[in-house]
Amino acid sequence: VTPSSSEPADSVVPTVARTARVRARIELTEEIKRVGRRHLTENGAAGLSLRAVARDVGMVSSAVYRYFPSRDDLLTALIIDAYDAVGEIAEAAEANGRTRATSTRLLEVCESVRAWARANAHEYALIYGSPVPGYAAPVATIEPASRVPFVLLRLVVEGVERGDIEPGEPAPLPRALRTDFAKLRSLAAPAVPDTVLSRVFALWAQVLGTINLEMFGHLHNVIRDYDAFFSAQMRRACEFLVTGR
Amino acid sequence: VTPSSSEPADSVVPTVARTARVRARIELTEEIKRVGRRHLTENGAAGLSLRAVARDVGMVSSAVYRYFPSRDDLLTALIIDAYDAVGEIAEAAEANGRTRATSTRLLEVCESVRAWARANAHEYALIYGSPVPGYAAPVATIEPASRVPFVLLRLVVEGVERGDIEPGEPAPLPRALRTDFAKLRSLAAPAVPDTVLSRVFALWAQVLGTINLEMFGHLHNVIRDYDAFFSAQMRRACEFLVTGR
DNA sequence: TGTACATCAGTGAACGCGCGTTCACTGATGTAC
DNA sequence: TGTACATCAGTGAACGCGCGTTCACTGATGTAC
Repeated sequence: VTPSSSEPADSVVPTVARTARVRARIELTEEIKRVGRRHLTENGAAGLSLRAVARDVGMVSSAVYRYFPSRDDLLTALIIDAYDAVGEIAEAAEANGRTRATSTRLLEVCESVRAWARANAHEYALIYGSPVPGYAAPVATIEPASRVPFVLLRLVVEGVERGDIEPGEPAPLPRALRTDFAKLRSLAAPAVPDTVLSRVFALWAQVLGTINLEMFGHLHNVIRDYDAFFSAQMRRACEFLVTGR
Repeated sequence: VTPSSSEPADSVVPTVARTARVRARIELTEEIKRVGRRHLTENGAAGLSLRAVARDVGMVSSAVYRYFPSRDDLLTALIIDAYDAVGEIAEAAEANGRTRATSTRLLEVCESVRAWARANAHEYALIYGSPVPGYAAPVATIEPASRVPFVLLRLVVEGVERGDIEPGEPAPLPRALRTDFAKLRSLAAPAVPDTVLSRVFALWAQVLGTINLEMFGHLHNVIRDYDAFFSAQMRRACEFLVTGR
């Protein structure tokens, strides 16, 4: 086994030489993010503090600047990680049920998103709750942010191909909207009619809306069994997406 | 015109005597909230600071404590005001269209909520975004928080009475959920079947979900005409609530 | 394999800032006789 | 109507705290010859 076997052949610097310091760096970067994530839970995004994180990692606060050039960069890293985490979970759910019906597969994706949200409430709030004031999300967050919606779109594209999804009766749409849908179609949803695209947005909005209602306390004293509630609501929503009624 | 004409007859203390100081108090309380609301816009709920508010009101920071016993009490007041503001707007929309079809009236309520949300983004985030970390909403917020959902429920109750709303095919629901729905029915939605209650939650979730998608930036570079998008989505959602398909 | 130099991680002190809340006080406004 | 007292609004200083970020530094790790 040559040391360069897992590296591109044109890599000049040998991997072994890099390891010791580089490895420590990678591990500490992870450790900082891990602690940051924990602090998010307790204080929310606005309360995320480099000094507090440094303290918990066991470093002096200025040392963290070797890893993240500013507080906002740490926040960005946590946001990207969160998007990637739900994205991965949703993609796993997508891969799971290749043989099942489209509406079942959609339902499983919705459930997986909710399960992740409940297990990582703070990170969920970070990416799908109110934006952090004074923080502007950089472009690097766009791609990870689109992973879950793309899962839904792929399932729908497949469903349309298989004839699993009924287009339903088209309603007249304003031109601007038809253009947006056309762009989306050419980008990620070939052959999916406007009616169905509209229903995908409806489903996605309802997923996030229902999770928000539940997690942000708006169902207190109204619904007791959140699991049953979410499942029932989503079952119907996915059915609607597929059948158009 | 006697001074007591606008007061209950059994009010012992004459109203005139109260005015000077009491009026100043009322006005300053309002002024503090007004400034607080403005600060919310710039710094978000977590960044709302009594000191900064005091500065802008033109008081020394400790003086604010004559009006609000703590920062969290100011926050609570702002939250209640926000709920009351959307509540009022939704109720106005409800009152507007007495003669129109149920789905039209529902649509108008949805549009009114979104209009308020766009005009008061920070307050919207305060009540429907992620909860403020370390802040627990007191019971006094519950009633104002329920005003908008109750508007939707009233419209639906009326729609059912008039035969405007089709129950659709009942799906089997877990017992816990049927109990929750039954409680809600006996409280605020007589004669509204489970199928329709479920659709009310679906609509409400979709309203908030769609507004969140729009306002928290998740539709960037995907949808350009947010007005058209929201209207189209909600038109379909309200139709679904009414017809069940 | 050994040495001289360069790179990098982490330290500790400091700057300048803002926060919530308390407290003893002054002076204005309201009340009772 | 006038006076003595009570209530209340607002002041200014203080307590104790935490924050992000910079900077000159020490000492360990890595590199080139």
